[in-house]
Amino acid sequence: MGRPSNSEERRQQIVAGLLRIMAERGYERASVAEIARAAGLSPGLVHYHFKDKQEILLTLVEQLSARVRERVAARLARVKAEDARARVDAFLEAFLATGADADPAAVASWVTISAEAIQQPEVRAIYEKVVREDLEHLEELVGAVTGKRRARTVAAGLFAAIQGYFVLAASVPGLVPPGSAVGTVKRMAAGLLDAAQPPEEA
Amino acid sequence: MGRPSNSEERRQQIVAGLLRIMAERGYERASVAEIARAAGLSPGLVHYHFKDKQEILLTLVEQLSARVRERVAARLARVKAEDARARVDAFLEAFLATGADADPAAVASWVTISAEAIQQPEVRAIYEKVVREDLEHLEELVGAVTGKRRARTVAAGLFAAIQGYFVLAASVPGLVPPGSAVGTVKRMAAGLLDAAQPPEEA
Amino acid sequence: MGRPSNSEERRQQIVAGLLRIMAERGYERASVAEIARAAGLSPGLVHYHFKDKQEILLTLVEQLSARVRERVAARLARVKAEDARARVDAFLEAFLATGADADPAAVASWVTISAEAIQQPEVRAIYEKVVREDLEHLEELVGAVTGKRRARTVAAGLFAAIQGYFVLAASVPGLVPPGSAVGTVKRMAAGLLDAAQPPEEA
Amino acid sequence: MGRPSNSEERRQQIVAGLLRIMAERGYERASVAEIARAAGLSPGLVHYHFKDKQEILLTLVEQLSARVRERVAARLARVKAEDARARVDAFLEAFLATGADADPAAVASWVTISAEAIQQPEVRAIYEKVVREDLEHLEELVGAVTGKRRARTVAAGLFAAIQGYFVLAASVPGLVPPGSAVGTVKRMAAGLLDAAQPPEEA
DNA sequence: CATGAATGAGGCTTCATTCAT
DNA sequence: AATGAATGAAGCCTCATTCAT
Repeated sequence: MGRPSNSEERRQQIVAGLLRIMAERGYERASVAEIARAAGLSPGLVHYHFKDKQEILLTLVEQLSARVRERVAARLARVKAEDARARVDAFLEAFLATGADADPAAVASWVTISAEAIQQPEVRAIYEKVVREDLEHLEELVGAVTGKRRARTVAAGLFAAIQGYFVLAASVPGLVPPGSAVGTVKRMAAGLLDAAQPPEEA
Repeated sequence: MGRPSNSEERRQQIVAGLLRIMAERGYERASVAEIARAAGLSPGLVHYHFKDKQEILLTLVEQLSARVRERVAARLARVKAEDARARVDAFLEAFLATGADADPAAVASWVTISAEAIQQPEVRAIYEKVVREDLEHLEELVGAVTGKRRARTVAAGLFAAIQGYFVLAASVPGLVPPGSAVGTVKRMAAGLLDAAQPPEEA
Repeated sequence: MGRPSNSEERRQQIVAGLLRIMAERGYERASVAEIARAAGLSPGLVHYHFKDKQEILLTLVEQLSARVRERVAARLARVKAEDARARVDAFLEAFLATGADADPAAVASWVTISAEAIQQPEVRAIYEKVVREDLEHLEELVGAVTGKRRARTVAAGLFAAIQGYFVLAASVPGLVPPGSAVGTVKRMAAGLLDAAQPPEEA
Repeated sequence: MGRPSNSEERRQQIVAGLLRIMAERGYERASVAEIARAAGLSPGLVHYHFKDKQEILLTLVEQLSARVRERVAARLARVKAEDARARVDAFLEAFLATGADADPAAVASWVTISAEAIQQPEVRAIYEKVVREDLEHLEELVGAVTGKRRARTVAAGLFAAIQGYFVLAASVPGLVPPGSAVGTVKRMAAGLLDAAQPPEEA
């Protein structure tokens, strides 16, 4: 019997390496050699564990997505299942409370990934998948408050605000008053969900 | 004697070339040769009119910014100076009504630029400048409704929502219900500005 | 009848431009555009007055040579025709008294030209011509002291010392004690010419 | 595991390639592709082993310097430690006996390097270092004959003569009577060291 | 004579990927 | 699994030279 596979651990290291380098250099400028160095591995090993550079990126997208979902799940677990309104806020908090402020590298990478998704079909595919899933999750939570009516539109708006905060936080550090993102988005949610509903526009 | 300068015209063509190519390939993958071809010029000429590739990008940032400001100015011109509330909506419309839907290449480029701003200091500098100016403009308009209190925070939230819509529109076409962006952000503004103000959180 | 030709003046400016740029950048790195700028002219004009870049260089070689010959002639004119020994010293002074110390750009250019002569046949041709002529001149002056015997060898040695001082002065400023070159070479000449002659080696 | 490093061997090959090409084309015209071809390697590999083209040049400077020092050491080893006068001659022989005549490529490269030192600060730095060290060595040897008095000046003169012979030998083959360099410089040394000392000039 | 735009070749360098060990 | 050398294709940029005006 050979030695136990450490493939999963190596892949983990490499993905972490990409996260770090991509946050400061972007995807195209993150060379495989640099990623390997950041991971403490040799360049050749990267292609032993990944078909190509893009596969690392795709894996990173899924990991970042999984991470945020864990945070969402954790927050939802602390909220009563019947309190539909609080569940929406929990979702928003999961994305913004720790996200924008606490893990700049992840945010920077995420924004970079969003831009890559525009141009690389395979990145777009997976990016679209996780975004749609998250958005649908939020839509569900919103729908529990409003009924299906307008749930999609409201969810999209709140989701957009979240993504926008990511962009601004990553691109112009210091622009957004620290800690203000969660509160503001929650207030946006309040305006969209709790106020007397304005008539649907055409 | 000599020949009349056509530098400005050439620079225009080249910047337009970058816009086009960058929208489909991203900045790093937009080769100078391709940009030149898109502009109908020879590769060498690009560097006759621009110091380097980055200078084209910086010029593009300024142009895109100038374009949206014209739209803002145009919309504001149609609104009574005293109607502070309507002026906020005019600003939002200027960014979203034509922006996200009508000019996909510009939106895609803008999102790409946002990501580049994270990594390239010189891009960040100009990106930050134009973003700050636009945000301050919005803050002013918001302040005319709310007083200075919370104007910054509210403006940042609305601006984030706009940027987020850009990202989603560019990265996942079809995700955002067409035409819904303006209405939703205006409703966010309504929620933040017109409703009974919730107490400021810590 | 057209306007009077200013060709000669323009050529002069351009050659002076090359001298300046070449002293700080070397020949290959001295771009025609830069030369033109240093000359206060437009790039196109350079090729109107010179066939190509090399022709400027060849012209410069001749000019530098002409300049030093004027200095030689001037010094010789002040020395009695019969004083063969003094005439040798006058020659050495003409090369070193003002040369190494007073006109660093000319010295730097001359050293650069010596290196170019190794690789460019056409440069070598003219370089060789002027060097041979100068060397023969010195040989003649030396021969008037020693007789033909060993005149060539002695002249070559003194000439080498001069060239070597140029190299050292240009490449390592501060290495040669200022003002020491002339004196030392004259003392070398004294050693070779005035001392009891050692027997010729094989 | 892995493969044994052969970097040092490859670097050797590449430096040798530069030496060969530079001797016939000069530094700027020695393209990396040509250097690689001369070394029997692929172009990309050159930059795997060297940061850039200049680093190859800097390495070459050190190697040429090391080579001549070995020759100096070898000659000095054959001379009695007390015979200060003979030690000076040994130094001169080490530079000229085999140098100017036996290895034209090395001499041509050295002259080219001297010219590059004028223009490239990093080349100058290392060139200056090795030249100063060699000159100081000679100064020491000379000082053992004359006492400190004038050692610097005399050493500089002899060193200049050596460099000058290199230039003339490389730029105008056939100009210097073959084999005459060593003898002449040694006679210069004799003149400067053995003759009744002329009074120091100001 | 003069200008400055235009061309196109070529140079240095980077880099994803492959491969011998 | 792992190493690090090797390859070859681009990419950005520079530049001598030409040419329309």
